[in-house]
Amino acid sequence: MTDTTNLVSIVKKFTSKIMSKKIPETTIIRLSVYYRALRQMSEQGVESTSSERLAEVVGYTAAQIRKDLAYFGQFGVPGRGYYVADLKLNISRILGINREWEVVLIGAGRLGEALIAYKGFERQHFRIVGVFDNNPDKFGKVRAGLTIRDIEELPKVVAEQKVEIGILTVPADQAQLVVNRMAEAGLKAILSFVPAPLEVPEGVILRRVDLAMELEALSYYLTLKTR
Amino acid sequence: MTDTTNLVSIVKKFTSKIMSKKIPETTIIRLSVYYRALRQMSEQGVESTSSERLAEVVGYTAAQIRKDLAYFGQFGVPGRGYYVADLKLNISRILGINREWEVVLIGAGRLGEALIAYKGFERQHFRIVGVFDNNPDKFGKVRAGLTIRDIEELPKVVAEQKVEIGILTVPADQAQLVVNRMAEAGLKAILSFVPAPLEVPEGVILRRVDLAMELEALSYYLTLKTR
DNA sequence: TATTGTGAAGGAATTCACAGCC
DNA sequence: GGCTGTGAATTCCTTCACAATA
Repeated sequence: MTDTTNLVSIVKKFTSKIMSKKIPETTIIRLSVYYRALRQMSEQGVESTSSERLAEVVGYTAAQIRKDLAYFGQFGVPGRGYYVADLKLNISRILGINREWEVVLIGAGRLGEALIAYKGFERQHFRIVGVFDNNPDKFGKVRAGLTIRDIEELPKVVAEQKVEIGILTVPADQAQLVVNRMAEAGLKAILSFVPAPLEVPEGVILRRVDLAMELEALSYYLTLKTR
Repeated sequence: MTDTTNLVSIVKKFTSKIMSKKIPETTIIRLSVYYRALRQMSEQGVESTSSERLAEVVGYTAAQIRKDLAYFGQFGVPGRGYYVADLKLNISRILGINREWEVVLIGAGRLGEALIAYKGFERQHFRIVGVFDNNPDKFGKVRAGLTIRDIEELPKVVAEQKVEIGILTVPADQAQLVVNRMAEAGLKAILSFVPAPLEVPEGVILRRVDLAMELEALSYYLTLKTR
């Protein structure tokens, strides 16, 4: 389905699509969902599918799926649907997970340690290559094969290993300071588990996972029902 | 600012507002953010603020903030702004966090244990009152003051303690089964950390926190920049 | 025939801008 | 004078519906 005889024009088309239109963030999240569903199909030996069938699995509408994909190109065959392997590969390219990403983790507290040990780290697209803390008592300790190091060494490791992504699991009161250091060290993207708003310099991407906010949303909907 | 001399009409207005309009989910998430900012202001001794100043702190527009609040009532004073304590209280009522919620956690693996120990559990609005697993080797072990119990006991605990919220941290392959048991046990809301799509029966709310998806979003934006 | 890809329509959320109130 | 609350305008996102096509 991917016409390898004319790769240049496809890449051009692909790139220009991405460049021109503005793509909703929700589309990116859904692509992750499609990717998982496709991987599962692939493992079950399913070779092809349709937007309709995929929609059943993931819980969005078929039109939504086709629209999401249309932002990036044409990956299906009218009248036939999509080849699972092909679409999966294309989505992995769009998401940039057709490679391995090295990741550092800053903050070797409980949550940090849990994440280090968390094998479900999505099948090796992301690999933790360094763990840092500012507590000297922890330096040298080993967790899941990784030695906890002084955060002073962060810039060196980031530069040497060309790391771009950092996971932040420090206490809220130190978080902004650490974010600044992460940015200075050259990290380009931060996934924060800190329950506080943080500012990042231009050019650095920040995403937050906030437990409390998620629970509060549940609390809201539960309260709403009984109001 | 809350006119306690005429509480009934205020409550009526409040309720009817919520009932009539459809409120964006993003508004609820932002309310959580406002709440944190207001709590911080409150701790710093700030007594009043404006949508403009709040906007600077949280990173949304002032109009957005006013619109979000308008879904639920009138909490400010034209020309003066908002009283911090008052607005904070109102938002906590909207979110349903002007009380304590008992929570159970199912899946005493690494992530589960990290969450149990996670003190940042947002200042006691949510308290874990039970930990469950299906591995007999773990039964009776104590984590952060909580004894790990047989998941068979879940219905009993949920009923006795009137628990409505459950946190799910089991492996993906068992997750759907466990979700079903949670729903049967009477839980009304589930916060899942499982990296897989899950189905819940009517009337049960499910929210997902998916590490891999968050990292994939970062990967996408990083890839985009260099494409 | 079956299903994609996509303009056009419809619906939601955000931003604007200002009347009204403190 | 300053700031809220809110209709109107705008922008963004989703769904519809169908021409194009393997």
